[in-house]
Amino acid sequence: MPIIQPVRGTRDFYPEDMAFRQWLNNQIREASTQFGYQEFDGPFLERLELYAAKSGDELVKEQSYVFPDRSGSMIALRPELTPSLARMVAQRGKGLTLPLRWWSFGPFWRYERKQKGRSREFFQWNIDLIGVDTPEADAELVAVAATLFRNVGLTADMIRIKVNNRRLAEKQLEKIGILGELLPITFRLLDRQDRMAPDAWKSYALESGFNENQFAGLVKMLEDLDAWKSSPEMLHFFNTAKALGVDEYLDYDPTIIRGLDYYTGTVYEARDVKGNHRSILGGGRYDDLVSVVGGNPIPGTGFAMGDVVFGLVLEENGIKPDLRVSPTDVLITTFEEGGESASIQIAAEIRGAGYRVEWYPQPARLQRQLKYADRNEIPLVVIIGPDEIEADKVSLKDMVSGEQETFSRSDLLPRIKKQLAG
RNA sequence: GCGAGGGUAGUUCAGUGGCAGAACGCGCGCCUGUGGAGCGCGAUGUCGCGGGUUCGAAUCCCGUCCCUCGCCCCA
Repeated sequence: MPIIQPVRGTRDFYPEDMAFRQWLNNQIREASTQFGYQEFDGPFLERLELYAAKSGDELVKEQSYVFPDRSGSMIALRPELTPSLARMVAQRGKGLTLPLRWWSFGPFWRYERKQKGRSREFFQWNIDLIGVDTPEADAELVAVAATLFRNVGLTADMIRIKVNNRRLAEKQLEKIGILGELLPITFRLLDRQDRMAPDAWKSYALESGFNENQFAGLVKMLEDLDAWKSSPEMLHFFNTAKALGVDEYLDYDPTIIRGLDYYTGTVYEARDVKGNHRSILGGGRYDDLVSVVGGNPIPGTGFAMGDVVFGLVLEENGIKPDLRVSPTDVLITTFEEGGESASIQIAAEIRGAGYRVEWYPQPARLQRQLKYADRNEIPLVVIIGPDEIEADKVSLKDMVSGEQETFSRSDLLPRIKKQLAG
């Protein structure tokens, strides 16, 4: 019988993959809670209308998993968290004590073609600060991201957070006569600038409705890497980032705009410096979102980071952690001739003292049992075979040093305690 | 939705008309109760699936399914 195919774009988490996911979850929890953020989560299923509100046409119409439930309502597997967050905030309304610092790590789905760093089912870290409209709040979020990077060993020469501001960009564009209907086209154009050859980019601009003057103005605007200094908002942002000690990770980049429609102010994206430059994390300020889902207007700022690209970046930089899969502290060997009950008893005794203990679940040659312990990186093995049982003794082998000692069975627990304490 | 490359052992892949292979992994032995390193031996396959051409097909042709990469979009 052939193996039934998994659903396209889903991922299997074998123990080694699960170990990484759990490690990442722990790192994210650590960085988030260092800044006082509280963990929350939304449902995995939402009504489609929730996303229709503001997520952007592409994400809703092309990339959501949508299906009717038994009552005929159109349901989406959540493609992002921010609309659920906005809904949750709007529902509680004035019952909430602002500001809110909330974070989450969970699964999301997008119906798109699988490729490197992109699957249809992925995990995402979301973190938001709701109820504050200052650039200092934006800077804090960036600092949380930088803290995670630092904690896992991603330095500023491996990864950068590129920052821009939509209000600043709109003001700059207005000066060179780009406004109204040309604005979304320009945002799309800016977004593609680093992915296209200069000539192709120019033809694309002219085809999109730019005239030569506007294009020349745009090129000139992009060359001005000090433009942020004309924006009080950006000045505050960068000053705060410096005070938070994370400015080494930050660059002003006038081409960063972000695709989602709900961003209003500061926007940013983290990218790896040498690799494929795929976006690792993206976010910014959204001051109208809560009102869009029907609540009173509350400002917010936050970002999302996917697990897949993050893992790839760690790997490419040679800093993906080598994680142990087995939780076991001690393996108890098992031999025939009535030895099984002795093994099980010893396992229970050591487990009762608070250690993680497994017994080899069937009689087998010692060679095989030691190999099993070796492959699973189990640090201690208790050998209890016919020789030991007859003499009322046990042997304890340290798998790291290779040293082994035989002693009275009543000494076993203290010896294990001593070994595992070191 | 568009474009490119693939599918052969558990894994990564070589084989482009004539006996289905290598490396790693796995098993066994050297070592009768001692893992990792070394050496030796060994097992493992619907060559994605269906059809066609041929004396003969993993190899050529047609169809089909699946995977990967890129574009689009985005975490």
